[in-house]
Amino acid sequence: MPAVEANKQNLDFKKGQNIFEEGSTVKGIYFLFKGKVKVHKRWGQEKQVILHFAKEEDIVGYRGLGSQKVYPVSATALGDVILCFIDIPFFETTLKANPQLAYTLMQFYANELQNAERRIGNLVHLDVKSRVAETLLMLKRDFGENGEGYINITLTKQDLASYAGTTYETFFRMITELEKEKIVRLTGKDIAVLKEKKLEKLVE
Amino acid sequence: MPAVEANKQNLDFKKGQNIFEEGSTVKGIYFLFKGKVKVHKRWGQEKQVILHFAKEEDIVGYRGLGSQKVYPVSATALGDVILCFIDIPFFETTLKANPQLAYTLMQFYANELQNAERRIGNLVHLDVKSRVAETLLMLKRDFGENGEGYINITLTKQDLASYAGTTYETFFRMITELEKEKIVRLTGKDIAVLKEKKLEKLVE
DNA sequence: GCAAAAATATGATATAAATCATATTTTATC
DNA sequence: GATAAAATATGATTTATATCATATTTTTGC
Repeated sequence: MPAVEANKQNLDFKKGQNIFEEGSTVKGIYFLFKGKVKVHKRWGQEKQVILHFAKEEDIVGYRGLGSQKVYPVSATALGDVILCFIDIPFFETTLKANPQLAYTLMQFYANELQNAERRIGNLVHLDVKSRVAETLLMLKRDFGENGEGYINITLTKQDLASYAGTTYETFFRMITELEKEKIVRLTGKDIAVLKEKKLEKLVE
Repeated sequence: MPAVEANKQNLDFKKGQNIFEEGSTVKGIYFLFKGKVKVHKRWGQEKQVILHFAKEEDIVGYRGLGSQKVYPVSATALGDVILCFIDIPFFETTLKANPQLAYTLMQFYANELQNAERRIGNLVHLDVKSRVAETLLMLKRDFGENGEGYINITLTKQDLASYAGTTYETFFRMITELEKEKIVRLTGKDIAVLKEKKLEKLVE
């Protein structure tokens, strides 16, 4: 945090704006002060996968810190966003001056790798309905819910589908089923998880 | 490497033996001196996904270095294996004494995360035949080929299928197709890539 | 506030790949 | 070296999910 303070260089983005683009050169990482961001990867011309939804106090851009300094993903603002840019030299210096931070960061990457590989397993072994369940549980866990029980993030069904690894149509059918079974409630773009246990059972 | 030398504590494993088990407590990481290892994750009772094939001079066990000190995967020897165990306290000390190493390790994790997330995209958007192609290209790249052009690793079709994220039967059909198209040659468990370009085209 | 674009909704159809079934061959074990 | 177990091989059947098609509603930009 002191590092972030010292290197304040705030940036503003509006809904839909691109924060960084897959394939472009990595110049640093971003600390998200305000708003939500989707991190996604293109496949061919029109297909994509959403890999992560980031919220306040999250870091974005760390996927680009591999040996090749090229972003493997894009980041797009889901609403108005304020973030702080930290360039690589500064980040590297901070990290080298602070071995404890470096070790914590390594643990963070190890956790991310575990998550990604758990998702690989889910894609291989779970059906779409279960992956929809998994998606909703993740969103509830990461973003929490408001007073009325709705998850604190507004996403299009297309984005939800792109995270679950399916098409819009199939996602829609599955979440409609969950609604009929009174496991979730849908009000426009808002989603409330009514029976978390049942979602967990789907995922196993 | 000096760290590894200093902490020599060699371990031997025979084919099929478990090096560490998913769910058990992480006590350190392993440096692979000799042999090949598969890193895999269980799904339910009988299903699994293979996440990585490690070879000489690779590290295994680093997936367990997250905040929760529990292995998210198992590692199994694919033949006779010799490895060196490095316990966490020693590893942590070395890392904190050596900021350059810590930064390199971070890059290593970032690369691994990129790989894992590329695989997520492949599972969502590529058909099985293309994923089989991707699997063969990865094996050729990581393990190289011998004088006769065969890839330097011997795996069962079931293990190959578990890496490609499909069933044995479908894997078999797909690799048989590739053989009929003279893109690969199969001789028992040995696989030779005859037309790398064609495999690459399948993956895009 | 209006036109255009994007998102939602849902039915019909096609198809890739899993599952099931079973025979044969190879490998491992006592 | 015999017997059990694992791996290979392949056909038939089922099923989940993508694709296509189209109408409606909501959101966005000027």
